[in-house]
Amino acid sequence: MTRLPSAQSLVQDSADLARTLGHPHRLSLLEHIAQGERAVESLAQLSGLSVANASQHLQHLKRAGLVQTRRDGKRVLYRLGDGPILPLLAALREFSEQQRRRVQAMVDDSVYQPDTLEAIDCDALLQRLQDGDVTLLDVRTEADYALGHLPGAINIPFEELAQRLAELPADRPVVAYCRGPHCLLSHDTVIALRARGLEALRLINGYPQWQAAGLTVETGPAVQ
Amino acid sequence: MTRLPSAQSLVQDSADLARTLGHPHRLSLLEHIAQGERAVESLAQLSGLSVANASQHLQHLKRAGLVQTRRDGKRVLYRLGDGPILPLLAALREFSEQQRRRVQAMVDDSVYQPDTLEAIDCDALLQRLQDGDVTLLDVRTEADYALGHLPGAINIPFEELAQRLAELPADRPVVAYCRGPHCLLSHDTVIALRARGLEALRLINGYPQWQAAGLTVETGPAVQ
DNA sequence: TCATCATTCAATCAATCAATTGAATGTAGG
DNA sequence: CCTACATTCAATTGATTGATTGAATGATGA
Repeated sequence: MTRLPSAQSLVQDSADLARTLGHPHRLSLLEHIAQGERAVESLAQLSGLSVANASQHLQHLKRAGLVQTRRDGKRVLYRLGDGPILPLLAALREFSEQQRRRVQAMVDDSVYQPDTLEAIDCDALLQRLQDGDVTLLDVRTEADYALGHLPGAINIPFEELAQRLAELPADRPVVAYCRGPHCLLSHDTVIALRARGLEALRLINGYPQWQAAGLTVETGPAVQ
Repeated sequence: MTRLPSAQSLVQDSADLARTLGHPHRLSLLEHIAQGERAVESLAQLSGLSVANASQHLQHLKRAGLVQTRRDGKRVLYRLGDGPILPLLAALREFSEQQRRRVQAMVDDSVYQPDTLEAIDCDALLQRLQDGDVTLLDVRTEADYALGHLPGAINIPFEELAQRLAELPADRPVVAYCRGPHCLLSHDTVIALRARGLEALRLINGYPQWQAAGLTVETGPAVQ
């Protein structure tokens, strides 16, 4: 009849974990790491942080078991830790997004449609890819794309989308995807494409979720 | 091509949400609220907080949309908010638990078995209940039990378990359940029962998860 | 071995958060 | 209308947390 205190400390552990996730910089870092192994400087740059600051947050993530490290020459590479981290991030995003929709709906009453209608999940995408009736669009950076992407996806970073619209076939729907749970690039892409008369959907999960189940095509020997 | 800033603020929203969950008192309150509607004083008592302090944390939870309130006479009753909160709590617990197992495994090498083997999920429980070959045991407090419990469950609060072992049929397995994700009472129950020679399992999800899908038997008109 | 580079540590200051106390709000019942 | 009660607000204090700076570590390649 011992081990009662453990019940208390599981709450404590969960709270510690949540607190670790409770900082936008760490969340951002984590999301970039979810794309693949990254060095500290890359991560600092991607998240707009000083190297020292990034390092500090990364250690925090490491202490929580959310990331692991590996040394490669002079660099230290960070990767996601073991365990159900992606579902956790997804759950976090899921609730935030719904919460945001509710608030938005209060402000402008039915000005724009809920985006759920424009989203499909991994399974549905797989199906449509096999049928071959969609264009798959990766709106992440070239670096992310080079480190791995969904099979058959073409890469147009979101910033360049306006200038490079011609590269997208106009006769069939586009499915856009981005970094993952907290990235709204694919969402914005759908809005942009629809505004230009294209049929557009977004992958409700990002690249990491796909990676955790399906196929990837890789290039780029450069592990940055 | 507007709305780019939104991508940033979704990360911010998620971080705020995580930070809200990042305090053991709030997590504890939330878990008690997940059992059913509760008044402030009850919650303060259950979580071992002063009323003012509990109220403060509850407001924090309310601001995040995790709980909602309703006035009933002099009392203010708190209930869970809309949205996928249970999955979020489950994901949090899931990772923490796995993390803990990993650490534990490092300390004492294979001293005790991972508890996954002793756990079953809602569907499996439903199946076994229909077959009628298990005893269902609710180890929460009498108050929790009175406000709602799984069909056919008998209630023995964990503290009284040692004295009331005789109430459990010895000829068939016991499935124990407790408050939910962060509660290890059912886990401890399994260990206690097994130590006494009974066959014991635990429901991997607690009462709230069951409630969000299956049947409940209710008593107690007293909404405390 | 030494110079160089990427990363981490250590120390500081500013900012934020949590618990406590006592007062204020709002509802029910006389 | 006034009192009693549950809850919330406001203000104070002490404790944590985050960003910044500069120094220290650890690995590479001559």
